[in-house]
Amino acid sequence: MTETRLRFPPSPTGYLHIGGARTALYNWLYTRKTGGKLILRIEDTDTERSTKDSIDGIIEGLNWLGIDWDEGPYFQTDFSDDHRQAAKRLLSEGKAYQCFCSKETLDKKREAALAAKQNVGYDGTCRDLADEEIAEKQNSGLPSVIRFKVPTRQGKLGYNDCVLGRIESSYDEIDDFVIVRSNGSPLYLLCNVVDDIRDRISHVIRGQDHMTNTIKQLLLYEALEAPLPVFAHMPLTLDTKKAKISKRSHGEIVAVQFYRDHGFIPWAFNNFLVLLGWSPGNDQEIFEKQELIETFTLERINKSSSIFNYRKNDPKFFTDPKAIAINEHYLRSMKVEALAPMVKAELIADGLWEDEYETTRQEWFFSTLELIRDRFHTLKDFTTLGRAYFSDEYAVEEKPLKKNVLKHPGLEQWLPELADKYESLAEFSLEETERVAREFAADKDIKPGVIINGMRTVVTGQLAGASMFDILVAIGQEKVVNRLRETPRFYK
RNA sequence: GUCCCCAUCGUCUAGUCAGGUCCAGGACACCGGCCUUUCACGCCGGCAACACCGGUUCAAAUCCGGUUGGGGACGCCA
Repeated sequence: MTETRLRFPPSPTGYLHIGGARTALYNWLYTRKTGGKLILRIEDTDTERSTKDSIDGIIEGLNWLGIDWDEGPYFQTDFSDDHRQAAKRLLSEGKAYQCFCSKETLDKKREAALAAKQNVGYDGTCRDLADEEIAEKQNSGLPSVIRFKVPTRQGKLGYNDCVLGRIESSYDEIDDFVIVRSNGSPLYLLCNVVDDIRDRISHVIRGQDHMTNTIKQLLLYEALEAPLPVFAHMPLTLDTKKAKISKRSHGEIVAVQFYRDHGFIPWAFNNFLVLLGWSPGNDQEIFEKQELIETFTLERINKSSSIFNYRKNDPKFFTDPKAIAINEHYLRSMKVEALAPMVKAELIADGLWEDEYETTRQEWFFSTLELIRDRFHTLKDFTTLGRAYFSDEYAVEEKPLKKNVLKHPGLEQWLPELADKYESLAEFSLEETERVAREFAADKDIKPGVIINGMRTVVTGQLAGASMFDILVAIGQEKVVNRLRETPRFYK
């Protein structure tokens, strides 16, 4: 079998969104599975809307996801000679023709047709112009586009889609489509095919919104006498109202960058994305990278579209709950050694990083991550909920302050007293800190819980957390003593 | 308006091609319990779906037809 060659061809008209990322991911997975090559091709022929920022954003997004490519990025506009030549060839072989219909006329016709609930589509006005007519119009300076001349044939045109099965369409239902603009620049349908032929693309994995394009492109392959790639049309991702997700109507929540900025683990996000329209056929949902590459198949891509379950203004979930759940899973179960660099980046960003965390205090750093990550959802939580472990500047939440501290006036004296006892402890261990705390509670004739929960709030600022004595040991004797001593500040 | 695609719990889905083992399995979410100094994690349990109608068949989530619903496309966008 010859090498598989796939491509991801985004148009740089906005950031990378989850639909595009998923398409990239599927192409990447299949490429890696088959040991082929992935080509990144920026389809920038829409010069009006293409921007440099967008190109950077897409590449940044792919990099973050860990989706790498073997060739490119190629820029479609760099190959316009190829596209023009192909158009010229089709024209000279009588497989395309010049069309002089003005955009205005066409727009009017389309509108009228739509309003009258008639069929919309090119009516073929210029399809059979005589040579003299063409020359005449051209000489009079009329602008023209080039249209592909859909062969007049009986029967159907079709192909076998890896996902959908046999897809067919009657020839007479296909309109003559424009392949070159009046300004001479070739259009997507043509460019895309010419590039795929030149890049020797063997598999085209793209969204189902391209299905009708595929039918037209089949004709182009035939006219250009090139072999057909394998096509696989993946289901679209819709929003909860079943509308196609787009950057325009959904904003940043569908941007890959949003997930990077909200503390997602890149692979966890890939793992979430792959499940939106594909399953291995059993109950497995969590996949290591290599495992997913091996398990992934085109045939198991779903036919029906899936919904990105993001509910605006949801108080509990800032995005699809399943995405968060998968992120949590990785956050809690991955090796700390692998998690540490990600947390490091967050700490650096917040100015909380200490180089010792990588050297003399690495053991402490790892065990602390291990201790606190169980309750976290994203990487961001390490610098917010877990801030007290890395800094003395941490917020004390209102609710636990009232419930665990202010409700017990005695703590204003007790906690500083306990601080003295902790300070004199020779061994600040789990056993010792617990023994002292319990004896202290018994001594004051109060429930240990009062002391413990009060301490938790004062020392970490949080209502909840890990086992109290683990926390004390993690934060360390000196800091614990200081923080407990400052308890009276809350009563002012 | 025309063409194309799709249809299982709220969401992601398994099961459909090779009909019976499915009064439909898993995950997330939700609810309850256990654990516990707190909150989580974890564990245990619960709620919850074959869009509808007809046909074929001893037997249909599964095959066929229709209906309805949803989506996509119909650009001198990609």
